[in-house]
Amino acid sequence: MNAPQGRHGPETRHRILDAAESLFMEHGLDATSMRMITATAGVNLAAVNYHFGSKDSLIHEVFQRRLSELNRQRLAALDRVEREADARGSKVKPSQVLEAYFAPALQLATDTEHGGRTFMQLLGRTYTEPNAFVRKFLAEEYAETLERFLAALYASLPGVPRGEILWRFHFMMGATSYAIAGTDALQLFAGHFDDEDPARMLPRLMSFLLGGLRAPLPDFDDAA
Amino acid sequence: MNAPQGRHGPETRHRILDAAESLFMEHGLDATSMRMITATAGVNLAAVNYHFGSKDSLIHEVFQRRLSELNRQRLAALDRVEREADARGSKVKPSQVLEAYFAPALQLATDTEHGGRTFMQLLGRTYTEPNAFVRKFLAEEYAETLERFLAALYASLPGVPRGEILWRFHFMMGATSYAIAGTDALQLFAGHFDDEDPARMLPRLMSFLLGGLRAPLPDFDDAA
DNA sequence: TTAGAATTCAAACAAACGTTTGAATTAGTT
DNA sequence: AACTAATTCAAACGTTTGTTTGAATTCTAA
Repeated sequence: MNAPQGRHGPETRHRILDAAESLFMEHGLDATSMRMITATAGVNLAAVNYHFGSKDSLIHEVFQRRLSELNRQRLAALDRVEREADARGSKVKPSQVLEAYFAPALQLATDTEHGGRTFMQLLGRTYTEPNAFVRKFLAEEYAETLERFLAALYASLPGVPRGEILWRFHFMMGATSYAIAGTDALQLFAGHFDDEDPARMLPRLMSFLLGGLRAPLPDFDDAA
Repeated sequence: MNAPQGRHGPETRHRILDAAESLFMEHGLDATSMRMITATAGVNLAAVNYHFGSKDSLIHEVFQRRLSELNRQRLAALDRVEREADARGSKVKPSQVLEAYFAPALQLATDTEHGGRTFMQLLGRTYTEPNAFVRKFLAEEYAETLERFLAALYASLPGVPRGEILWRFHFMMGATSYAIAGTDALQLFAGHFDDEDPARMLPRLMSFLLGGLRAPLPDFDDAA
């Protein structure tokens, strides 16, 4: 509805989106000004407001363009393993649910050619973004995906309290976020990491996540 | 060196630090203005620059006042378990190292009376802060603590490749960060969580972390 | 070739930002 | 009571922010 059908329009739009994505990753949402974006994209300052309406709308589109595709892949992967399980008359395993959710994210994070890695680092930081506007559309964007994966996870772990599964899924998202942010996240680990082969990240992370998910349930030993 | 020995000074300083901490948590570092801070603290706009010099210095002190105490507790806890192990001629267990590191953080996060919870939520978000100035002093503040805990973790897991331990510790920090951010982090899980008893968080998280740490090493199966 | 819509552009807008100033006020010391 | 240093205060500083304006330009279609 906002997309102009003009001539040079689409090109300018893409240049702005790419520049914004990269700058948002490097400096954060607030600290990235319209002038930084338009200068990097090589377009006029007014171009953002002309093509997107406002800075908030630009932020929205930067996230939506990648997120809708990512969650589409996640749901497709979940569909696939559920169909396979149905076909052989068995149930989906927890590890399959986790892989359907986290593997597409990890794979996108290894794509340095088309900005996938840049976006995933930005996304990892945005989970804790205080900006109310950003939180709102992120929640909307994730609603369906999260609903489906939680249901699948519950079904794959009968007998385990849903509250515990929910918390562990939350923990897993945190671990994955840090995995993607990687060494760059903070110079805390500067000088410690050396193996940076991104292909090794998926098995490395999946081992950890599965170990955490399958850990013995905590003993709260409250005297209630 | 910057602390004034005036009369009403200390009171004003505390009021500013508390207001800043709370607002930084709610709106983020950049989106919190000096005018918001001084209005909340009930002091004059110029008071921040008078007492702290600049907004950056104020940010620095907000973090340092809590972090130095937190890391002091962590190192004290590590000293304790290492002394106990020495006394009985055995080695420190991985679970003891983890508890020495994560328990003080979780405990601080349950303190809603004196702003501990507020600060820990702020800290969780700040691990991925792009602001170069913040990243720098956070790395400095953590350097010694991280060095000691990594060494202890390596010693407690002989035979396990250090690179794998390092990554898993990184993952654990991510999980803990999300655990502390909790339900508030994003409305993603809105309506799902119900058990919010903070006392249950430590055993819940420790089970998960230990399960992840002790998971089988990943099989990279690369055909190199 | 001309009409017309889409896009770009330089310039300016008001608002908010962190910081500085210099005078007024406060409180402890002599 | 007089002096001195610390602190508070209202006001203003120059910059930067996101956004808007209206004219210039570009390209398509008739």
